[in-house]
Amino acid sequence: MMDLVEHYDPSKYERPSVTIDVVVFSLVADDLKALLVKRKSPPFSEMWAIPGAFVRLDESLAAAATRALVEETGVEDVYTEQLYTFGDPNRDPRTRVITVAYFALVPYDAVRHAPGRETSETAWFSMFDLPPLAFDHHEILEYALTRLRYKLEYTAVGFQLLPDMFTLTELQKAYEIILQEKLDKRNFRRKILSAAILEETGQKRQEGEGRPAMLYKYREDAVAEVKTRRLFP
Amino acid sequence: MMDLVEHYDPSKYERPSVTIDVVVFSLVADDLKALLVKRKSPPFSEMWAIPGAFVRLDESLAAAATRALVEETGVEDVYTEQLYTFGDPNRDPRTRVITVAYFALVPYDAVRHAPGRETSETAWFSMFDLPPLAFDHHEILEYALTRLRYKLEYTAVGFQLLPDMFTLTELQKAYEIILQEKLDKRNFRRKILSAAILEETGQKRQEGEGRPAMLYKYREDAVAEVKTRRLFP
DNA sequence: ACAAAAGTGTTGAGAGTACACCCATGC
DNA sequence: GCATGGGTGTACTCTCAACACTTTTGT
Repeated sequence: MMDLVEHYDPSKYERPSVTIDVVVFSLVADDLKALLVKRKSPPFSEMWAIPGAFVRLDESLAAAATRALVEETGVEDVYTEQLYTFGDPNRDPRTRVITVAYFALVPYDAVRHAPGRETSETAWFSMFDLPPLAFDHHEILEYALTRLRYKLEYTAVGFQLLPDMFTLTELQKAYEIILQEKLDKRNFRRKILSAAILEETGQKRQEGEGRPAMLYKYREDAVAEVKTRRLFP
Repeated sequence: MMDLVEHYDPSKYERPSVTIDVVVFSLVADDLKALLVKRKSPPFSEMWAIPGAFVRLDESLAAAATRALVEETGVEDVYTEQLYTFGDPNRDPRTRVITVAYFALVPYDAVRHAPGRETSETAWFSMFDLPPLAFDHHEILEYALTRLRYKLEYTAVGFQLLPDMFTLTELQKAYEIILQEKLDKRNFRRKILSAAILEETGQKRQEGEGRPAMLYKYREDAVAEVKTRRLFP
């Protein structure tokens, strides 16, 4: 019993491997998609997996996540958040590997060289139609989706999936895709505008038919986390 | 760049130590307190710290957390939840140690042999008057408090800090202590009862002066997580 | 009978929800 | 001039928040 307490020399203990995995979400072709990589070596060779990396000894977890993200997508300065740590002893058949999962929201137009890198095959997959996945990555993706939906409801995070400028209809569509639920146009607009987190750019977009739409952008000075009314008590 | 990708042999990489730390919350003497242990060895010898343990190679993270909890408090079957993983390269001066933080809610009357164990000195500290702490444990405690307050507002988790049976006044006081905010008695009662997560036990408690209060208990079949109304959109 | 804590309802304000038509542009 | 998507207002309902007195018990 005594040897469990934390005071003791860490070097006495066998150490697990630690990785990060980054669930990269984007909106592609009116669908919520995650970026996956095809594994080139065992275990789970040729299966799709969430992009990840081993954590270097001199590197913070967030830095490792950013590194993997830049590596796979070429994007920097995107919304990234720690999700959960998965550490089942048998999640990797080789050895004990604990993974700290992150999720990132990237605007589709910002992703530069994925898919199509040489080192590993990458592709976008619909979150609602996933292939078989390596390790416990299916569980991680489902968890990430749950968290994204939650976050969408009480923080202003939806913009992170859109280009700098967007129309209200595009924003509404983003919400509808993620929540898988139809929203009322007038109520959506009133609510999102009264939250005072958007500003008009003055520019309009004309694309195809119909009346041109006002382009909005996210107000940098806005508080992203608006307090929700509490349920209890 | 290539050696960052996850496919490669984990044994090639230097491995960090991984620990769990468990923030144990309870309500003691009308105050929200956390259980801390006094360190007996360097680094931070003689400083207070969150109880924790190294993760064994054949043990899940949750199992390690439960083990540390039983070790320090003697309680089993209490509410435990993973909080966040802290992995700054310099958070432990000896070597790289990544810690997965958990928090636990325990009813004060359930804690058996803490404080007062022989192996290490343990004590309850008010969350609003903390001593200097080892490592980044102050940050972990503050994060745990923030999370607890959040959770309190959209899930029915407050009961976990109370005995099996409790009065509505006791429950209200628990909320007031944690949120550090006075609540209206009538509104509190209406709201908590309409959520249908409590049931009357039929028993009453008489303690000291005043009218005896109905004892309630948490309904096991109740859904703990009640959906809050969304803010966006 | 009085001190102490438990218990109980109503009203006004604000937010949420449901719902249908006119507007600007391209073809 | 018509097809296409953009943009707007109102009425009803429900939830929230504020507020004070009566009841039951022990002493």
